[in-house]
Amino acid sequence: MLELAILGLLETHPLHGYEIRKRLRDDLGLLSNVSFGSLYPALSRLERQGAVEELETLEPTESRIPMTGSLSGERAALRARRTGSGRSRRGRKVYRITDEGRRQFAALLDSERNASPDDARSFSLRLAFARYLPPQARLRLLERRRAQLAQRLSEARATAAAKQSRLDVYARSLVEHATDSTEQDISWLDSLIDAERNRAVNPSPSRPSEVGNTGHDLQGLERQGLERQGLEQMEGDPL
Amino acid sequence: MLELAILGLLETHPLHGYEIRKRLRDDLGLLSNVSFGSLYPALSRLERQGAVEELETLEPTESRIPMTGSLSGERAALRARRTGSGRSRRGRKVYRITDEGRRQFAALLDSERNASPDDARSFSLRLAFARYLPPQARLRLLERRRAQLAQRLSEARATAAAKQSRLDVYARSLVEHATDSTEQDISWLDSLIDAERNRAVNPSPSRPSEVGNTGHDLQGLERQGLERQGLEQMEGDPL
DNA sequence: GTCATCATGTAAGCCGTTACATGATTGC
DNA sequence: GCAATCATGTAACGGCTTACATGATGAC
Repeated sequence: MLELAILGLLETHPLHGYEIRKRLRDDLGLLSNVSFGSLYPALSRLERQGAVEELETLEPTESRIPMTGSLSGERAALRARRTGSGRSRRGRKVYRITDEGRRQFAALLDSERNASPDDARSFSLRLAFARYLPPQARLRLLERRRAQLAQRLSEARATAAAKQSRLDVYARSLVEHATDSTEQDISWLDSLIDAERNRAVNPSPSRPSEVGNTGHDLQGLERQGLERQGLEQMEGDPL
Repeated sequence: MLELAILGLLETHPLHGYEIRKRLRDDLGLLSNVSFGSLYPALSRLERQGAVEELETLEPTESRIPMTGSLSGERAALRARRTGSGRSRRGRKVYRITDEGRRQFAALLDSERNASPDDARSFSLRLAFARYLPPQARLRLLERRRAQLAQRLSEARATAAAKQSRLDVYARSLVEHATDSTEQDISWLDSLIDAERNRAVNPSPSRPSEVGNTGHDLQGLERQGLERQGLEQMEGDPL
């Protein structure tokens, strides 16, 4: 779960732990507030497995170090790196995904294999990285989730009568709200499925205004991400 | 969490483990499919703590044993109990909440103390048992949840611009759907809060057609629950 | 006579948390 | 110089899952 999220974020561009947490929280709203107590060990694990590696910042491409939002913080990090020999002082450890990591990511993302507890979180995470799935797998992901919700809904309706008698106002309202939410989730999924089918028939040409477009290409997207990252830094950092 | 759910269900009437799981799944849709590997140990723990006790079925009030839905199963259980000395053969263990258990339940239910990770699940569970809360605490529960969601929403909106540029179609759709859902949750909460305030001003008289009514009284409600349980059994079981 | 369902339990392990410890840098 | 934020890590523990083991009963 966590590893999938980490690898997914690193697909786009190298990041350090603190930043990964931030992206998860602020951008995706997923796994909100993953604790460092699980994040850092996960990164070490991934490094040991050879799925990620520490980025060497000695190369002239220093401008690729991702922004943190705090400009001055950036400057400090760079200074620290320049001063010490490589990375002596306690500084950020920027990780980059490896080919092995990409392999693992693809395997984790493919819900075919690990069809395990395909709960809401798992689905959301996979959807967030759906651009890295081949179109058919993406469609299957959506349809499987739809089927799940639909089944849960019909089961809920089947036992509705029995429940009603046992539940008080509060529990009843809770159950009804849950049902409503599920219905909305389903129609949202329907719209996504629809869009996906249209895309299959009439694939959109790459428009540079849209990040990720239809994206069936890992390498290309990753590079695109890095370039965008570089640009942002140029814009924001007067250094 | 689990203990709160167990105690909450036992407040109404004695149950055995298998049935508790069923109620959680079918009635509330909460903690869906709690595994027995956590349910039974939790029951043992609660028994050791004196929060629940095994119900002796030797007394003439055998009719209070709750239904399982399978009528024949009921009969079998009764037979097993009658045959052996007390409960020799491997049969169901029906638990009843104790006074100590009620104390614990009240403490757990009051989110004032354990304001910990007041996530969606925790809130849903508490709301499901909201009838056991005094009116003010009930209102606070709803308002606190509302405030939480509202804050999350405003934070999401504050960083909306930055996100947009980083997210692709899928992640964007996910985030937007999450926002919509949160908005709906909030307006649902608003309606509950409204109803709650009206109830405070104009308390509804006890109508027997409604389970739990406004319920500020634990003992009374519990007894009501037992009576209802008895009735259901009369209706359904030809024995 | 065997399959599905009901029913209870144990053991191993995963995945995460909280709490703690450390330290750099920035802004006031 | 002090608080806030950035940044990384360790240790202990918690709660729940999976897999396994056992057995009764009813339906076909």
